[in-house]
Amino acid sequence: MASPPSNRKENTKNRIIEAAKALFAEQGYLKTTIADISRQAGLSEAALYEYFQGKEALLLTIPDLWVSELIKDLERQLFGIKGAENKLRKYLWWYFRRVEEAPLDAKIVYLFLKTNANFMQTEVYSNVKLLYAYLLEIFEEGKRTGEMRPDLDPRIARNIFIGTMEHIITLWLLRNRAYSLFENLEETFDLMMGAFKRKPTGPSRFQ
Amino acid sequence: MASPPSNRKENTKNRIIEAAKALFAEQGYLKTTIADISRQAGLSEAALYEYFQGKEALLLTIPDLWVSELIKDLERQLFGIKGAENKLRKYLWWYFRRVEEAPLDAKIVYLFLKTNANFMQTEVYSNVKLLYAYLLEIFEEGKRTGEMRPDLDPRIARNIFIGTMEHIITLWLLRNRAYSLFENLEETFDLMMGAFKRKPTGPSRFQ
DNA sequence: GAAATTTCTGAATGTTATTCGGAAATGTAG
DNA sequence: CTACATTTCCGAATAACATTCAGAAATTTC
Repeated sequence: MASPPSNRKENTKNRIIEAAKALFAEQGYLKTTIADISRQAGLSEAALYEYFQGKEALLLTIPDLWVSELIKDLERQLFGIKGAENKLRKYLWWYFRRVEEAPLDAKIVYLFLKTNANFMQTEVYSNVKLLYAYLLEIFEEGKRTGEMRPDLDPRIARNIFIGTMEHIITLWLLRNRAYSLFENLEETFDLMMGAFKRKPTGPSRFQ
Repeated sequence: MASPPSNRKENTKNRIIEAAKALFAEQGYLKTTIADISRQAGLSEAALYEYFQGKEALLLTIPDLWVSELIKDLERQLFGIKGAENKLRKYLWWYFRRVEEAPLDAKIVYLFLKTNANFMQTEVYSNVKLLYAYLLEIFEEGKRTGEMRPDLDPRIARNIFIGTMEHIITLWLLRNRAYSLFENLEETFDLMMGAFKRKPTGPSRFQ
């Protein structure tokens, strides 16, 4: 019963998800009908309800899968990287690359999810929190090792970091990804780091 | 015909807007029905269509009014303030205060608007752009006067500034405004400014 | 106070999401 | 291969909405 998740079933489910993802991302949640999705997936509207509880559950499934995957990947990516700044850099480049590779998922997460009245209660949200909690740890490490300013508040630094990230991504999505997400990324990163890093006490001053 | 916008009509229109604002902000756009809105406003569903083309037009009217008002106020607020840092500080505090005063409008702008497939084509969007264009000018002024780093890219600085602002506001809205928006604002501002401002060349170095 | 205009309403209409009853397809066991 | 059980599917209801329509009530105009 639980063991072999019959390939047939899995396949159909995936077809539905892919169809929904494309349509939601293209026309928005409201303008996409169940009829649209089931037609694109090649089955009847009624059949779709064998796989998902309803339209909203279907919407939530998409980012749920994506973010779960991200969580699994994140630790692996950061493993073995030394230093808070290097970790932050890796985090940013890694995340942007994942967004560029899965723009439909990103669009649903960034443009449609927050709309949802009970977004805060979803599985997705708690996974997003995990993704962001990692940043807190990195800033704390940076303070401990002296790489970051001793008076840095990790939550504030995280707000700046995430806020900037999300803003760049949202703009890019709203503008239909007409340019590369990585444009000016180096400069943006350096500018933020300038705020976080400990000021090098010039060799001669203060001693 | 165009001159006296009969008070009766204006009043009803406002009642509808207030009802819609409260309901959208509380239950979200999807779960709010025209029946809900018209009941709360004290008229029939059909009558509502005398005032608005439809549900979506009604949604867009709300931020449209709010953002237009902000635009009108912004210049007045910044008038007479000297220096880029002082202007940025005023901008941030002014904007947060306006958000705190009109959290329902803010919620609609931040959580429901971007969902809209043709948000980019709306009046609201071009007004939001105006609001943000102001920041560019301020950063440019800062560079000219030497208050900001000479190598600062104003668009990047603006991304960081707006991204941080929007992130703090969005979190606050999603958490039902359970705390003050101004918590840690001073520290956040200072941290960002640290990135933007020109490094003070210590009195003795370089001469 | 009658005619014109504005503002309103109850009853259609049309679109969608969702459910229901059972048919077709697939799998299982003898 | 055949009978039976299970899975997967569909066409036809049902129900919840947004929106429109035809005309009634209220208000304004002259």
